[in-house]
Amino acid sequence: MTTKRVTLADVARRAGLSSSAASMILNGRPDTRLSQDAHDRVTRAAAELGYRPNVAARSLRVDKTQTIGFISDTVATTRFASGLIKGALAAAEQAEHVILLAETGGDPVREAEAIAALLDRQVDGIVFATMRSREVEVPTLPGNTRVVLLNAISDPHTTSVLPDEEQGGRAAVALLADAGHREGIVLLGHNAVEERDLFRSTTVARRLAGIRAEMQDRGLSFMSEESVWDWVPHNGYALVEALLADGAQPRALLCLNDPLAFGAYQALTEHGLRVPDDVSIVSFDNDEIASYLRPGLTTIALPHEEMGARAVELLLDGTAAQGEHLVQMPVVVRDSIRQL
Amino acid sequence: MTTKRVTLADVARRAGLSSSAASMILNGRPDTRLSQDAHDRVTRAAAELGYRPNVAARSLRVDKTQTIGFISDTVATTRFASGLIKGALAAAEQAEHVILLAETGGDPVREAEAIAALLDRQVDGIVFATMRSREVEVPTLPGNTRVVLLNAISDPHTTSVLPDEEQGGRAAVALLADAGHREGIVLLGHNAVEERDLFRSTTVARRLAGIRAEMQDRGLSFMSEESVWDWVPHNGYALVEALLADGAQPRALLCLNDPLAFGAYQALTEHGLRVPDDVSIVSFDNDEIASYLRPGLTTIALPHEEMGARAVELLLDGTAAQGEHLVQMPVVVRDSIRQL
DNA sequence: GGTAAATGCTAAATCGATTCAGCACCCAGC
DNA sequence: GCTGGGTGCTGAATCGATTTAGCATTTACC
Repeated sequence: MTTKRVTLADVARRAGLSSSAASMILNGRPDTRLSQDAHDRVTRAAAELGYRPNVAARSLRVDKTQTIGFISDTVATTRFASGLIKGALAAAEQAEHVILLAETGGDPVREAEAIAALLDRQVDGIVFATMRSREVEVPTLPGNTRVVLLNAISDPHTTSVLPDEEQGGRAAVALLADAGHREGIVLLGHNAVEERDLFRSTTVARRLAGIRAEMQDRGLSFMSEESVWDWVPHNGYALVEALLADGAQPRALLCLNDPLAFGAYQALTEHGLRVPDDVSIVSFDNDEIASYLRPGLTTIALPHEEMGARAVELLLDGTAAQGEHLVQMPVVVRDSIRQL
Repeated sequence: MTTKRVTLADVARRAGLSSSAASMILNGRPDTRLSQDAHDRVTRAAAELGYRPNVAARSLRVDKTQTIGFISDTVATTRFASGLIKGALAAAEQAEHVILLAETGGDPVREAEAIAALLDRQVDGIVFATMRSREVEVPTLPGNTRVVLLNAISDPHTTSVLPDEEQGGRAAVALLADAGHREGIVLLGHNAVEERDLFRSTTVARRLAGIRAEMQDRGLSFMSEESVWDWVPHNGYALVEALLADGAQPRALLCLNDPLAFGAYQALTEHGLRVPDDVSIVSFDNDEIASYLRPGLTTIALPHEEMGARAVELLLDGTAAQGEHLVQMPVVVRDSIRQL
């Protein structure tokens, strides 16, 4: 029942050596002059006893815990959040690190508490993630604690990982344009004039910038831009519904995220319009629903897992460059765009 | 830059006392005879220096880390997984504990590695979660490491947290029956005869048991039972499509999960049938899509967050009973059932 | 006034590792 | 025979806390 954990001293005793020797051997110290025989005895003893070092004890000396803190404002609501975590976990596992997870709900008080709780446990570094990328203030951390921002930005001498939204925005437009769409393109989710001074988030701003840049480069312009704050299916439905009720005849919808696109499908279906035969749709995120829809929704994916993994890799790579690290947004082609 | 962490010794020095005294005072030891003055000085010194105990150092002595390991087969794919984690995080935060997260992909090798990695970090206990509840073998853990299974079962003397699937199954049937449905009820996802000997999972078995029990209690029977292994929208669509092509006229669909129901919506819509006017639908899980659908899907929710929280609470509550702890599955009423 | 008990505090051991300085032995060389 | 240098290993300090035993000093009581 109460199996005592095997300690280094146990291993040393069994090998008939001092724990100093055992420690050096098990850590593979290079310049030690311990005999081959000693090596064998210690290694065998460790294996036989199933020795595992006590990380807490070790970290007390060496100030490294092989543990990374992951602080997120949200864990559950979106697949984005869990994707980031999954990616981070994978990269951490690769590097034989483990992840301490904390959720803050975006509350600065809980953020501070989470940071404190993680530092109390001597994490080697902290990944600070936000779901809707925003500017964050990174509190000053003691000692050699490294920080990487994930989907967030701060001042230029922090390291951060972001989706390459501009490239993504351009890619979405390119998909429509390459398919031959030139007229009747509607942007769903944002109207440049109405929302001129509203702050959405860094990512959205860049996504839009990419979209507009590519439109311009190709000499295209939107038939209309429909604004709505909350990008949920209900609003996508309402927007398209209103558009169609007005007698508009859109040929392609550029939706700023998948739930909006979902709503658009619903409204189109009710009006007897078919995707993609009557209206093409392209969107962003690659949510689960994108594959659920009929026909499948072509969308520009948020590369959650790569981002999470990248953040951890940067954290562990002492030599990593500061500043922004952009991760490509892959184009996921399904069947919602018609080739003209 | 390299701000040294404040240690207990620093606090003691500033208070003009020994670190023994400081330790006892900060830990609120009851029977110590230290003066009020000493208390004040230590407390003040700690506050002024911003002292935070080093958890690793403490755990070395007291064998408690205020850290819980959470091992899951999957983190990212479902909202279920992240809900469990979110609930666990919340409960842990309440108790001033922190969560070490590990993902195994269901691979026994990675499971063993994850357990080892967590034990190396002296977690106080481990929550072992699976997404599709199954029977697991809990490896023998050393010492006083407690284990709680989440959405999984094992031998009877372990503690586990599960959704109350039988109650959920009954509730689904009750919703239809209470709305007046007696004829033309179709079960989507499982056929008792065809799949007699197939093992699905503990939860599914219980869900079905609850469904059948309630049907029987109310003197009802299914018009047909449609089997499919993988409960994704595509299959829900295909099943209902085939049903309708056969000329069947279902009045109510009992779908074993939300994605199946989603597929059913799609097939019904294509056949010009309306939910709930022509066909009522009830389902399970309360996925995100349940609220996205038009009309909203009435569904029996998987109580992820409560389950996650419960698991952590049980882990920390030394006196908790062994065996299964069932968490109610809430009925989420939307607009997919017609009152007859 | 002398002893016993209460009071207020500290020294030192301990947890499990890492790491540095250095001890004991052997052999070579003069 | 004595020095010097290599070999192979160990003792002890250390990290930052907790905890036990026990040392001074004061107070209580006869």
